[in-house]
Amino acid sequence: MAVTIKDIAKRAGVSHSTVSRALRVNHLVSSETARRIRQVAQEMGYRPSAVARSLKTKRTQVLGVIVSSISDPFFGEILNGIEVSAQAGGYSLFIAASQHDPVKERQIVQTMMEQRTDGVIICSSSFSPEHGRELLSYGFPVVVVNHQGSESFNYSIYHDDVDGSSQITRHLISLGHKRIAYLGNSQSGRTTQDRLRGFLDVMSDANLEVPDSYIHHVEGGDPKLGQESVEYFTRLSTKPTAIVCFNDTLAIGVVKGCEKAGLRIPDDLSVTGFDNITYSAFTAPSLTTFDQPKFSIGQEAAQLLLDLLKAEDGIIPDTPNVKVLQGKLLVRESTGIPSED
Amino acid sequence: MAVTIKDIAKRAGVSHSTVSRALRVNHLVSSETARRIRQVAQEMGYRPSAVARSLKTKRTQVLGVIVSSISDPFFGEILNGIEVSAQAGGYSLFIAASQHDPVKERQIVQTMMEQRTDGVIICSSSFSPEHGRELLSYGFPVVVVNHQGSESFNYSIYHDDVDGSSQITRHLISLGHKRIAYLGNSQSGRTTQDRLRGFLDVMSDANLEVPDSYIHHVEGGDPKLGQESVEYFTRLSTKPTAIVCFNDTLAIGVVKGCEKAGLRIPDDLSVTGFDNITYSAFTAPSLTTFDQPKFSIGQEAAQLLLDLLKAEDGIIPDTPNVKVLQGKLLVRESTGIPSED
DNA sequence: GCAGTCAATGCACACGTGTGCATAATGAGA
DNA sequence: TCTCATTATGCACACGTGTGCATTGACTGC
Repeated sequence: MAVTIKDIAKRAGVSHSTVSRALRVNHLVSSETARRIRQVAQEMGYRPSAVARSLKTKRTQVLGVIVSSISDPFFGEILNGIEVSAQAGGYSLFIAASQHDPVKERQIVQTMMEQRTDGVIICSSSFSPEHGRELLSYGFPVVVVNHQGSESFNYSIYHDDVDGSSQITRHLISLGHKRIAYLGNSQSGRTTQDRLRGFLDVMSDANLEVPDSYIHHVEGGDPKLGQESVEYFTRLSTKPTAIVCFNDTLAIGVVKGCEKAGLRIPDDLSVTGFDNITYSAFTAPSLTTFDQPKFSIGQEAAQLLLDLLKAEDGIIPDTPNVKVLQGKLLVRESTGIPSED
Repeated sequence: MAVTIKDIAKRAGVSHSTVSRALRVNHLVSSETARRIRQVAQEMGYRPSAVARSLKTKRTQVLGVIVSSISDPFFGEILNGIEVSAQAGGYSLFIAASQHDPVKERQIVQTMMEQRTDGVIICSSSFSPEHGRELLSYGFPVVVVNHQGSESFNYSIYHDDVDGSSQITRHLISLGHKRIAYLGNSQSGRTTQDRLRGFLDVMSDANLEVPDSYIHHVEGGDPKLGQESVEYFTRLSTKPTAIVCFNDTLAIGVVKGCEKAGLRIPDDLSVTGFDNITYSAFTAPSLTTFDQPKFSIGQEAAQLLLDLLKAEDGIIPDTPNVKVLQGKLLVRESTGIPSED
């Protein structure tokens, strides 16, 4: 049985109110008794009950985080950033993975509401607008990462996927590539669409054609799927000289697939990733990718949410609703001048 | 302001007790009123307050999970397993990363205690025994993954590091290797020690010597550190023909380091990983490693904790305190017959 | 028709903490 | 010495939910 302030009160010969005050706001209690109470609390191994406190104060000091998958290194690093900011602000994290499953999503949203989380960060690349609205209508401050449905949410941290994808595409074009394909992840909703758009816009601006067969989507982000997709691309009648991959994990698979198929990178095929996860530097050859400031994205998202919580009316005067964090192109070894043919 | 059972009671013309019962145990209230109450609750968008419920029932339905690093893919997959089991059992997760930092560790332990988590899973490869005792003495059911200090904890999920490391070493010896080095991560406490021991035992049994200089530790698990360590090994006067790495992330770095140094794997040097994280199959060459059932480890850990919570006296009669999950050797391309010299 | 049984519901208190208000104690000023 | 301001402390209620006990009403068996 855990020690309560009443136990301390009895032992110290005061009322529980005095104990409560002594342990929180010391200016309302004499310094002598405060000292004694603190000592008794220490001796008895007292730990305040966050549960009881939350009930009274209507603040749980907990942030809910919804993520597609915990084991995805991209989200892992964002989570790191979120954790650091949250911990610094005295908040703990409730983390749940939706696994792209609407049923789980529903469960998670429900849990967050029941647990009376102070706010929610949505990091899931696919998240149903319906559930988002549910969170909002329940009065949760919500910060969205990944630009997912930023129209309906007030605050979001936005890494410019369109721009990043454009930069990558321009890089390939500047190397001389004309036949460039796109490998997407159909489960990543808005994000894959944005990256596709950045790619298509630049191609169109450069008057380069992208046949339908050059846009290929797989269902998930596992490297294995990237590896398998190489077969698809090599079977095309006119083969692309470069593949823009939705993200690094797919690209890592593509690199392996090429190795198996005897395709040399970048001589026979250029490959690009996206996100700059740790492992993108350790393929052979290392991946040209777009470096997203993942840790900062997480930090900023949590910080924004904390600011939002401080501003009791839910509006921060001098902060833009959408914060854009710039990434930057990282040219490594997987891209090069296309071979003549 | 959230809807409470009192609001529902007023609207439905009954007492709040009846509402409470109707929404939980329906056999104590007439089916007609129960139906009506449920409907009113639905209309008003009622969400029970887990906070208030926890205060009364002294159960939070929350498990605390302490992990070294969220972004480490090894822990990521374990977390996945934990999440699935926990969610199936109706529990939510409080996740915190210790980052091998004793100060953070202390904060986390404190938070878990204050939040009145129903139980704790420790997945951190380094976790101070002092903080562990603190959790136990506060009355937390604790399940330990990673065999970290299993002496002091009652229940643990144990992946046999000594055995795994032995198998890997025997594999190398069977290929003809005699000069084998070990690359450890000094931050991983017990785990790196166990894997080192498995290695040394087998070497000793085979009458193979391991000079001190063949045992090298780096501070962390980042692939970069593995890559840099190649320089160390190549500077040795008599070079090893194989390196047993503490885990895959270090091995991935070693593979890259060898590529940069012009060392061919496995012709010039054999390299082994440990854990079989996703990316271990995508290096060039792919890594020979020891496959840990990470997902199952997480699942079993959470399940064990749930069982522990059901058994109110904290003892499960027919369950062994330590559950061993067997992994298995995975021979891929990074190991081969040593070249003559 | 009456005692006894049982289902349905309300009352009141509890969980641990925080806080407005009242009260007691102390000191200062006239 | 009396009044008033100030400080220290206790009392009592609140937060939202769960539950033992009492009460009420209806129904069963004789």
